[in-house]
Amino acid sequence: MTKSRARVRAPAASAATIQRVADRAGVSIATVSRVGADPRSVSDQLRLRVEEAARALNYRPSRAARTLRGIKSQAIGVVIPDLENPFFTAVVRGIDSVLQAAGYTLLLANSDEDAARERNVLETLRAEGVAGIIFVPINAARDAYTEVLAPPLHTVAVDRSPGNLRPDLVTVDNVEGTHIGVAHLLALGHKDVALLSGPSRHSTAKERDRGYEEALRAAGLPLRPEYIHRADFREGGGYDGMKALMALPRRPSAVFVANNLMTLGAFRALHEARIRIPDEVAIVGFDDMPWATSLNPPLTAVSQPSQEIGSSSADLLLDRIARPERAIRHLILETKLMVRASCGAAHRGRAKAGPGTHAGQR
Amino acid sequence: MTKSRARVRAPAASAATIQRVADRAGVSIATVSRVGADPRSVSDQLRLRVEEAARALNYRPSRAARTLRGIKSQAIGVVIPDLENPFFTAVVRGIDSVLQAAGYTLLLANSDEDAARERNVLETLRAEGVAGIIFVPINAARDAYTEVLAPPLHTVAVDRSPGNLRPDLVTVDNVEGTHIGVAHLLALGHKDVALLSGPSRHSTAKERDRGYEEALRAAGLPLRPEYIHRADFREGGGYDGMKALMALPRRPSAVFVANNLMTLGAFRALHEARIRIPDEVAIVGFDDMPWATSLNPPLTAVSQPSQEIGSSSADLLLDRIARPERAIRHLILETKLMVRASCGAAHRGRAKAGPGTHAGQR
DNA sequence: GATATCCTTGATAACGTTTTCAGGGACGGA
DNA sequence: TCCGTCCCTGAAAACGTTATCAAGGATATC
Repeated sequence: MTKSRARVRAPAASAATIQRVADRAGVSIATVSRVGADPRSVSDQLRLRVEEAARALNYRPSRAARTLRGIKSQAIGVVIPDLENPFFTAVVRGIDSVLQAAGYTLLLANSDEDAARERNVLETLRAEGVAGIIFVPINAARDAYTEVLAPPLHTVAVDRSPGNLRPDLVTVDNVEGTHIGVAHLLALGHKDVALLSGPSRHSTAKERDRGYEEALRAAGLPLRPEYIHRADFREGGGYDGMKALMALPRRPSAVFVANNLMTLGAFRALHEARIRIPDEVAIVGFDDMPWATSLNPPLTAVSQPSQEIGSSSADLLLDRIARPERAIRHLILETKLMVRASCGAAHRGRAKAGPGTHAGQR
Repeated sequence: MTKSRARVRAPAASAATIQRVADRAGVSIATVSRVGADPRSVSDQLRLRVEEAARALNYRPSRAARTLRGIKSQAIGVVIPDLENPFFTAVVRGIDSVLQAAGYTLLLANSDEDAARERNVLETLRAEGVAGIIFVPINAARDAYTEVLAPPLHTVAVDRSPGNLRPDLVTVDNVEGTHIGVAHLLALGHKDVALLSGPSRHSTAKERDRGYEEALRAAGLPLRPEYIHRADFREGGGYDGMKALMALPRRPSAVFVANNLMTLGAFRALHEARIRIPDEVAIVGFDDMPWATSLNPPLTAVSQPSQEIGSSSADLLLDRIARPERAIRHLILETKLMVRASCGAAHRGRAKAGPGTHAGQR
């Protein structure tokens, strides 16, 4: 399969170079470069000639050549594991807002919860010469990131803590958030509360497990292993998981679903089976979504400050780029419980909010 | 075995270069390069030494230098106007699936429905040296894209047709889709059907307007200007728009909402005002979403084949990269009406589907 | 009027690759 | 033993920039 035609250089569409501009303007390439860098440093006459030539040729300096000369790109790479998860896109919006204001451009890539793909996109981003990377780690192997994210590159992790690497990190208090959500169900009188959780390799899943266990223990209730169902944090997983839970001999009267997509799947399973929410099963989900009030019934959810998670991580990255020697920071943000109808607390209406935000050094 | 120490190179964090690897392995840079390109062309002894050195130094060739030498990047840029719109993210997933299979990496950027930002991200992507671009045009000025997307770069437009440029294009049959949706409401006996539409600068909004008008005309119904409300294709726009429509002296008995996010907003407005769907107002939306069945009530929607839109556009781009001289193509995909409860057609259940797909040359 | 200073410009060396070209050693055949 | 091949290797050019350096003319100072 031969393909390159190399030889016959078409004079047509090839991109304009600094040399071509210089020729057309009748000056040296140095002068052209100067016009781009500091226009006042060249005489009006030549400057005008150069500008006109550049415009005529639609010239734009080769990024590759500039990178080679050591000029840093104004792009920041962001990697998330699922583009169709509204939580992650909200985080990206938060990142974008501060990057935009700082004059950076955001380049987004999708790791698709797949270690090999993650490695690939990180590699691409680094190769592309971005000024820094914000990513939601897939975790995986112990030495997963040591090479790809090696030092000249600045990195911030979001939402989950990466296996071995210890970069700046922004997460949410998952234990606390889950604890409050489950405790809310217990306070409503439920004794048989199940947990629809995620893959145990994710730190978030493990922490939410812990919040569930703590809440049960605090209420003096037994932990029933069959009440913990593990799925994949996706819509299909929630669907299957809820079906499995509903098929249990001792069917739970309430379920805490550990992630937004799975909550949607769980709803679908329940609607299909015509099981009424919250009368037959009460539901509380982790992670709120904009249309939660339009669901049937409106969803009670532990809300994460997704935009703020994003903007904070961007702040952290920008700060690290500016001052690489700073100590590593771990920022932990608080969640809020949004009480609506799916938990069975018939319209108390107001949200029960945790306090603001606190940061800690690890 | 003495090895030249050349210069006292700072052992610090700076990235490894081919020269450093060559020094460490005691070979020339040409040999190092060859090991990367065609390992069999160098003797086992040297190859092993080079590989060892490269590994030890965590060496990876500078993408910038390779680009300068004319090696094409394996990245494709994709630009969408709203990262939080599930339709666009589904399109991206479709694109990703074929790009992934073809060995490309996808770099995503968000234009945020803003012409200046769009220009900026397109500029960045082009500068970054991507092999091609797939984008959802913001449109705007007449000569918007002529410079940024100039010839050496291959381009495919999706969903909307760009102002002046005529690249390969993948859209949906918006006129037909809207026509069918509105006709469905009319067939259910509604006489006062309003349209919640988008900004008229978008070709999609204009086409959906046309579908609405055609359906009304075909039924011999009058066009009431006050029944066409124009918003911004976002959740807030749908919310405000629906409130405005409900405040009309002659309140419509049905509303066709021209976009998914606005449908969500419309639902929210209706729920807040405790207006019952479909009893008081019937709703049909353009663009389906995965959780449409979990909404209250389940949403009747004109479904676009979003993933296929994405995969087709990626196919088009790959094909154009391979054969730049092909004629420009415009691919038009068909929509399907998914009948659920929000239109008031009490659970007929089955979908009324249009035929497959057809492509045409323009 | 001579010397010092300033300003504008061009030539050129890097930056890190890939690729072409040529050199040299090993090996085979005569 | 000598010559022709073949294989492996290194030197060097090129890619498009930016930054440094030096040159030259104009202007200022005495």
